[in-house]
Amino acid sequence: MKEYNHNKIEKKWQKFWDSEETYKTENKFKKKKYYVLDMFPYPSGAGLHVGHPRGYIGSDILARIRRMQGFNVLHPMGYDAFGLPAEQYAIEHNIHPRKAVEKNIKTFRGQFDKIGFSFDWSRQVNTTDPEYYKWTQWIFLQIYNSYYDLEQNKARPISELINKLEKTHRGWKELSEIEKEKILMEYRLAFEGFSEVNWCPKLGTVLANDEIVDDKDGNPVSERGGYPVEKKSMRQWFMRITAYADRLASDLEGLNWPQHIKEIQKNWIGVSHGSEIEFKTSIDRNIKVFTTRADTLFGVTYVVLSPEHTNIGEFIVQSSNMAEASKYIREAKEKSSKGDLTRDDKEKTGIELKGIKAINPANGEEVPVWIGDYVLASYGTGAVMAVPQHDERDREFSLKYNLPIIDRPLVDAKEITKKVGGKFVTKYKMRDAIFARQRYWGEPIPLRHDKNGLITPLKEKELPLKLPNVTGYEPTGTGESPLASVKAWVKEGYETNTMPGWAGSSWYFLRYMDPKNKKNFADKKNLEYWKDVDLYVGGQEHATGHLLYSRFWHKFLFDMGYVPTSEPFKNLKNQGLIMANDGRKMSKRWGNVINPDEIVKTYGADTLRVYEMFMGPFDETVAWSTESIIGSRRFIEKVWRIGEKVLENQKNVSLSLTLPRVRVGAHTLQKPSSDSLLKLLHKTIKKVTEDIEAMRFNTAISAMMILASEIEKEQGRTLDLQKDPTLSSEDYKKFLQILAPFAPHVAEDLWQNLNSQGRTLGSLKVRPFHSSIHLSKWPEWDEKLIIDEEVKIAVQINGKVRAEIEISIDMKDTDVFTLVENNESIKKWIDGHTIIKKIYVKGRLVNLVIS
RNA sequence: GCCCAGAUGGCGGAAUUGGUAGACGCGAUGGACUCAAAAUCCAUUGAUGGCAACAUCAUGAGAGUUCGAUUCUCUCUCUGGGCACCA
Repeated sequence: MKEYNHNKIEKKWQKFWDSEETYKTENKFKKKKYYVLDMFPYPSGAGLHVGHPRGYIGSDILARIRRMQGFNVLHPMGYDAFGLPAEQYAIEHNIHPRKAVEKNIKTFRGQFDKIGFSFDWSRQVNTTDPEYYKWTQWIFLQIYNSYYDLEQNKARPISELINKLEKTHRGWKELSEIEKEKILMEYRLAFEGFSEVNWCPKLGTVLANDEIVDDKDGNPVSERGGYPVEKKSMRQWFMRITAYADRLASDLEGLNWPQHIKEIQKNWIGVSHGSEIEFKTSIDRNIKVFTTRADTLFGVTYVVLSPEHTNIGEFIVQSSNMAEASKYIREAKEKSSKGDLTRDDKEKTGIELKGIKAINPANGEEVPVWIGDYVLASYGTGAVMAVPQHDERDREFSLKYNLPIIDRPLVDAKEITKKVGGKFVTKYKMRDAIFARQRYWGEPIPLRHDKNGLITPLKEKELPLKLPNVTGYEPTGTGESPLASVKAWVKEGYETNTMPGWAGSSWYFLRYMDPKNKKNFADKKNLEYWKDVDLYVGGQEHATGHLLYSRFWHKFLFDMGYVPTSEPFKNLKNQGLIMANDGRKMSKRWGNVINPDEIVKTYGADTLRVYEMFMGPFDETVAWSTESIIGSRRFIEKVWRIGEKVLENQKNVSLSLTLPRVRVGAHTLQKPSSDSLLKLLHKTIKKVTEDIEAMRFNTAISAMMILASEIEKEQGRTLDLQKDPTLSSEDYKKFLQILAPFAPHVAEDLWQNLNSQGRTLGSLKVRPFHSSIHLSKWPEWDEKLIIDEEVKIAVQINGKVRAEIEISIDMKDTDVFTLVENNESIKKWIDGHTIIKKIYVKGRLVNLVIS
C-alpha cells in the first residue's frame, strides 16, 4: 500500500488543475449560472493567518458542488489594495506602495494556491490597477453627473435637471457658471462641501471617530500615539447616500442575509417617521422642530435649540442674556470633541434664552426657549420640543434646571400635526458619506479645478487619471494630500484628495463578470447573464461599511440602467472568526498567529480544509486548536487507506480476467454493495448535499466520517474472510465525489487512480488522463434506499424513557400500543396503574401517561 | 442605557416543525498488535449510587405552558456583537 504523502499529492493536482484550466469560467450564456463571491482581501504585509481561509474554504465548497451540479460557476478572487495600511507600510519600509502591494499580492497568491481553491485566476482584479480604477473613476463621474429625482424616486443625469431649471427658472440662463455650479452642487450625488474633521496636528492627519479615544483627563487623543485631536473644517467630497436611505432600508427585507446584519444596517440608517412642527416665537423667527411624538404636543414645557443650530445667532442677539449665551455656545462647541455627530455622553448642559418665548401651536401656551447640548444640529431640524413627561432626556434636563413637568392627555398624532399646520416627514440617522481622503494611495478623483474655482469633470477618454509618482508619501502636515505638493498635478488643476478605501470595493463584483473589458466596466451581455451574486461570503465587520456602500452604488447603477438588479448580493453568509488558542484574536502583537502554510506543510491542505469546516458552525466564532487537527488528518488517512484497498481489489479482479474491456472496467464485475452500507452511502449523499447547501459543513463532515468508518470496518471483515469487497468501486467513487469539495486533492488522486486503472490493458498503456473529479456529475441519492422499514422507537412512561422496541415503520398505532403494553420491561411499570393517555409519534416514540 | 445573538461533558460541538440529550471529533483510561516505539484497531469515558440489572440527577439560574422542553413564554446572571443623547 502506498503511503499517503499529502505534499506530493497536493502539488501534483494543483499543477494538473492549473494546466487543464479546470476552474476557468467561460461566459456560457445558455447554461444556468451560479456566482459565489468572497469579500476580496486587503493584501497586508502580514499575509494570511489561519483564520482568513475559513470563509474562502466555505465558499469554495459551494463553488465546487455547484460546478458538479452542472452550474456555470463564477468564483473569482482579487485584491482590494488601496488604503491607509499600504501607505503606512510604504512609509515605514521606504518602498513605493505599488511595490509593496505587488509583493504582498505575491505572498497572498502563494498562500491561496497552497490551499487548493477553485478560483478562476484569469479574472483576478486589483483595485490599484489603472485599468481597474479607470472604471472606479468612471462610475464616480456618473454619480457626480447625476442627481436624485424625488418624483421618479431614482437617480437621473444632472443634464435633465439643468433642462428643467432652464425651463422653470427664467433667471437660470443669466447666472454665471460659478453660481450655476453652486446650485447644482446642492443636487449632485457626489458633491463638494465642508465638514468638521478630527485633526491630529502631531500625526498630520485626519482621523475617523473610531481612531480617537479619551485620555485619562477625558480629552480626545489619537488611538495611535495618544496625541491631541482638535476639530478643523476641511474641504471634502461627499456621496449623497442619504438620498437612498429609504430604499436602502426598505429593500433589506427582500434580502436573504443574516438577520443581525440587516438589523445593524437598519439601525445605522435609522429611519424615523414623524412630524415637523413650527413654533412661533416672541421675536420674528419661527422654530421648526422634528418629533416622532406629535401626540405629546400638549405636554411641551420648553423648546431647545442645538448650540450649532443654523439660526442660533439670530436668537442670541435678541435675547436679554446675549453675552452669557454666546459664551455657552463657545464652550459647548469646545467640549464636543468628536464633532456634533457624536457628542460625548456627559451631563447635559444648557442655558435659557431669556426674553424669548415660543408659542405652542396646539394651545397657544408660551414656553421658554433654551439652548442645550443634548440636541444635535445635524439631525432633524436641530431643534426639539421638550416633553419631560414622556421623554427621559427632557425629564433629566428639566430636573437639573428646575423646569416644570406637566402631565397632559395624549392626542392623535396625525390629527394634531394637520391641525397645527405641520408636515409628516421621515428622518434618517445616516449621514452623507465623506468621499475624500487627504492621502496619496487612493484613486485620484477625476476632476479639475480652474483658477476661478470652476469644476470640470475629466472626459471619459482622459481616464484613467493615473496617480503620479511622488517623492514622499508622508502626510503634508497641513492636512492636504501629498498630491498637493506635486507641481505638475496642481498645475493641471487636478483634485488633490483621493477616494476613500471603499470606492474600489463598491463595484468589484461587477468587474469579475468581464474583467478585461476596455470599453465598459463590464459588457451588458455579461452583466445580464451573471446578474447578481448568488452567494456572498465575508466577515460581519463590513455591515455598515462595504455592504452598505456597495448597495448604494449598485442602486445608483441600476437607476441609470447600467446593471439589471437593484441589489447586488442576494444571499449573504458571515464566516465566524477563528480565535487563537488563548481566546484572543490572532494578531502579531500577541504572538499567537498561526500561518496556514505551516499547517499545510505538516498536515496537508485537505486536512486544513476539513478541519476548519469541522471545527464548528460556519458562522460562529471558534478557537483554533492545533491539537484537534489530528482528527481531520486521521479521517483523510482513513479515506486513503480505503481507497488503496479498493484499488488493490480492483487490480485483483482485473488480473483474473482474461480479456478485460477498457470501457467496462473491473469494478462493474464486482459484487454489489451490501445492503446496509449502500443504504448508509445514500443517506450520506443526501445529508452531505443538503448540509453543504445550508452551509452546515461540520455535520456534513461528521456524516462522512461515519460512512468512512463503516466502509473500513466492512472492508476489514470481508477481506479477511473472502477477499471480496462488498462496496463496489463505483459506490466508493460516489463517496469520493461528495468528499471532493472538502478535500479536493485526495479525492482527485484516488478518483484518477481508480479510473485510470481500468484503462490499462496488460502492457498496452492507455493514456492515463481522465477528466477531473471536480467536473464530474454530483451523485444522486436513491430516495427508496433511504427509507428505514424497521425502526427503533423509545417507550416512555410519563415522559421518561423506560424501554426501546423495534417496529415496522408503517405499523398502526393501536398495534404499537398492544406491543408496548405486552412488553416485559414495560409491564412492571404499568402494573397496578391505569393508563390515562397513549401517545405515538410515528417512528419516534410512544408515551404512556399513567396514574 | 438601548438593540441583537448566544450559554449543552475535561474540550470543540450534535440533536428535522417540542419527541430517546451528548452524534462526530479531540483528550483521557484500559487492552490487542510490536523486541520496542509510532501508526492502526477494540473497549470505556456527563454526574451520583450499585457487583450488576438498574435507578436518580443533569442542556447558565429560577419559574411557567405541555403527555413530553436544549427547543416555546416570562424573570434574572454571564459572554460576544452593534448603536451610543437621533427627539
